[in-house]
Amino acid sequence: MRTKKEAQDAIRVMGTLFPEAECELNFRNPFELLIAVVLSAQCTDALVNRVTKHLFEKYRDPKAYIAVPLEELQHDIRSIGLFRNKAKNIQSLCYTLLEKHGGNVPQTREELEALAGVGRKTANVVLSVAFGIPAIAVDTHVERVTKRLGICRWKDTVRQVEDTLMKKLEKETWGDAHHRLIFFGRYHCKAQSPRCPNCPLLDRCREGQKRLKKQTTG
DNA sequence: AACTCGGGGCA
DNA sequence: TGCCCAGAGTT
Repeated sequence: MRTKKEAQDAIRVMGTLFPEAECELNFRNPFELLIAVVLSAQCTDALVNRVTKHLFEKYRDPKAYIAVPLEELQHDIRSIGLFRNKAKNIQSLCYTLLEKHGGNVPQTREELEALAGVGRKTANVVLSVAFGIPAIAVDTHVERVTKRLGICRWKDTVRQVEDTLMKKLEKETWGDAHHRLIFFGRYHCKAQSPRCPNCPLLDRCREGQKRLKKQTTG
């Protein structure tokens, strides 16, 4: 396990690799963010933005999403994977918002996770980005990168990764850290073919050194 | 813990 | 072409 200082410095270095890391979801209010994050499961932000560009003009509030047949909403987001389930979830979610929250996005984790298609990661994104409530969203990239670098343990659950990052990083940097970990994981420390040879963190990455050794000997 | 959903991206 | 994936729900 790395110290706070080591963890913070490692994540700082990631920022030097992708200084223009600005690929975020497009949204104008908490409701649009919620929809965008639900749509983003298992696909890229760029793909989601391509769809929401038109989607958010046609559907401006929860009432709009449930005013059309399910098939129409499915058709409107069909270029995204899992679109059948996601369309169902969005209509169900909008019903819940109207019935239990006056058409607004709730601001507690319990209420958010009770919505269809909203899990812990999505809830954390909405809490932190839309409402400024401290939370760290751990996706597969964040989990993989922090474990490879030894910031977290291999056997840690998503929940434990969350707790570790909240303890080791200053609250004001959580947002930036999240983006840096995402980009570092997506484009550099990739799941199958991580670019270890020219990685600025190689000297302090046990996993990277292990992989290089295996590559040269095998 | 393991499976399913699924079109896009990428080798 | 075939594999993998910026999750969540179900069993």
